[in-house]
Amino acid sequence: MRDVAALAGVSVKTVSRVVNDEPGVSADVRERVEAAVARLDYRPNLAASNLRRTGARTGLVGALVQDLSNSFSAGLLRALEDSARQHGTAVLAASLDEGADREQELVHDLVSRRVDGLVIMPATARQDYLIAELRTGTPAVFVDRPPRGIDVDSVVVDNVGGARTATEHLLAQGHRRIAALSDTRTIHTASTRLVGFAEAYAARGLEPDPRLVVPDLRSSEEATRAMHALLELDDPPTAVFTARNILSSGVVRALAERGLRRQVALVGFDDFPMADLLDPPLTVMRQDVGRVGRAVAHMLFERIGGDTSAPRHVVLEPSLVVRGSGEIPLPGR
Amino acid sequence: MRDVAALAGVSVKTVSRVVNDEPGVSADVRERVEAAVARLDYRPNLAASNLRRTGARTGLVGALVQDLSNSFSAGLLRALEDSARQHGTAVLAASLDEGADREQELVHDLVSRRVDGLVIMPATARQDYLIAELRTGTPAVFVDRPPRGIDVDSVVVDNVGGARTATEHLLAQGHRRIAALSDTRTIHTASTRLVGFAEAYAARGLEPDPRLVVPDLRSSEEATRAMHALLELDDPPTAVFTARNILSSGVVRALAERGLRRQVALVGFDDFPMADLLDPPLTVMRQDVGRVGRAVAHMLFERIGGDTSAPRHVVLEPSLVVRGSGEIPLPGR
DNA sequence: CCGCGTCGTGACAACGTTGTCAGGGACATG
DNA sequence: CATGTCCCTGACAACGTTGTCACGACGCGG
Repeated sequence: MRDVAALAGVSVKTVSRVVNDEPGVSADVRERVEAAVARLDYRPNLAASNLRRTGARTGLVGALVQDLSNSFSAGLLRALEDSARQHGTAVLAASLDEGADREQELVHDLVSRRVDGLVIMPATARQDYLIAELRTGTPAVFVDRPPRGIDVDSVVVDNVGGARTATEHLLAQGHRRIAALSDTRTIHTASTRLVGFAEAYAARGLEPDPRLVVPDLRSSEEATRAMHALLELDDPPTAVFTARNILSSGVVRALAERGLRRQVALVGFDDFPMADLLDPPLTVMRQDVGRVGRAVAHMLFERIGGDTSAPRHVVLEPSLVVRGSGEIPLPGR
Repeated sequence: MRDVAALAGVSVKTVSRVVNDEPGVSADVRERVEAAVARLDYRPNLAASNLRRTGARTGLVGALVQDLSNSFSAGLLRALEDSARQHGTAVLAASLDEGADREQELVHDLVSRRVDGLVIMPATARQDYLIAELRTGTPAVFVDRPPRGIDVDSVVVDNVGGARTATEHLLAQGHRRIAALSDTRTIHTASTRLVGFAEAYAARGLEPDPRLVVPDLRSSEEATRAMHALLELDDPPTAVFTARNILSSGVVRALAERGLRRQVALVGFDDFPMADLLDPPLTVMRQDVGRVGRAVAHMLFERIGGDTSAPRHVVLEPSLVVRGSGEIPLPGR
């Protein structure tokens, strides 16, 4: 900046004025400065600028998601990115892989970087630690999982209702032995979806067979193994409810390996690309990631804009997408 | 920081020493400062710190990919993120959507933010504009598509060879009427893969039917429409080569709509999750995104570390993953 | 011709941090 | 006891920028 000023024969302050399009600079000077800027490839230092400007924004938001390469996280991030762009803001993205420690480290790091806001798909059981982190005034919005131990904005889908709908869909077709495969129970969405599963049975005065409920599956491979085990029971399930997209794929794989894809009904939570191209096409409870992402971005940027009203909790309804796999009838009917 | 110093009864410099774990602070003082830091929730201001430290890193790299929500971009980003974490670096991610203007804007923005390095999946035809941008010393690594008009590091897969292998795989089974569906020709990978397609024919002294070569398809839906049109020809293709994962899904959809999934052979470029669960499972040329991402990260961090040797261009070989869709025989054989 | 407002410009301080250097005390050495 | 060395600590300047204020030139009305 000093060099530019020297080359244009003006003071640094005047360069600053030109660069920031401030009024009160004669056309002649403005032109000289612009020429100097161009000639020297001058780039304003955003860090220094932010340092000086009182309470200026960094134009950065942090997004902590489960796994960038999972279609749910990736879709969410994409929607967030699109909204952020409209606010001249860039997105710092990181994967948590359900690591509670990583979540705390990353939040700490992002707050130190003075991000304008945080989007968190929490991996921790409780987020009390955030109280201290957010004291600086950084707003945060939770997504996919509600906050515990702290009251901040959140956008989640109705997991209980969604799981109930999915399960009821299978029950309505006569299935009574429905398996439920789910993620680690400490993950909120995993346990809530199992609640919905049980509720659907209860609504009909029935009870699920506890042997068919398999929680704590951490990968597609574990789901495949678990499904094989279930199919080897004396009284195997006639239908399956999977609580997450990677578990759905594991189950499809197990069914494929046994040639049972058209015999066992399946409804999965979470849609994913090409689910409609499977054979049979996969019936799913779809969360509209675009809508979730936009809702999150909307709330976040309102907060960044100065909204200090009470935290809001948005609950979106997932929708049943009927494609075929969930409509396989009970054998012998 | 001043407040911490006051509370601990020391100078700001001493606080700085404690915060940065510098030697030469008595245990007594260190303890007092740490207590004050904890009590006041003091966060060092990274921006100010970077400003003062001469030539310090921001611990930030920018990644400009085609589309965050596409499995190829997302997988790449994930691999980059994992490597970056080991270098204490966070990733700024953005989608280009093949927008040349967006690429230039974003590069400009990221350079102004003083990122330590850039990863670019270019959307522009030429990247001369980068010469000025990179004069500040920011290293860049290109991925998926080689640089034009500037010589910087790159990691690409052998697109010509991969397309040739895929096409030869179909030719070897007797197919002679193979359709080729591809992306916008200005995209390097799209045009190169068509070159490989033609080369495979040429190697056998044959020529592809130009009416079966359909470039400039920008979405899965366009691929579906194009495929329907091809199947309505008097002499329709007996096999298909698709140059990108979203085009593969479009073709599968068209085939499914006509009940031809087991009649028309298909080999796609780019693997994607659950390609093995389609019926028939999809035969693809797989690019190992993890390896690509790690190679990119490796080169980038060597540059950031001060490596000033001549730009390197890494070419990785994709591999044919035989699953079934590519092995459908020619009708009547 | 004087006083006053307006306009363009620059000097200076400050944002939060750290590199440099100097000062003062404790201790060892001659 | 004088001198030197080491250790701990703090004052100060500087990183690149912008907010504040003041200054001089100019034009206008009285």
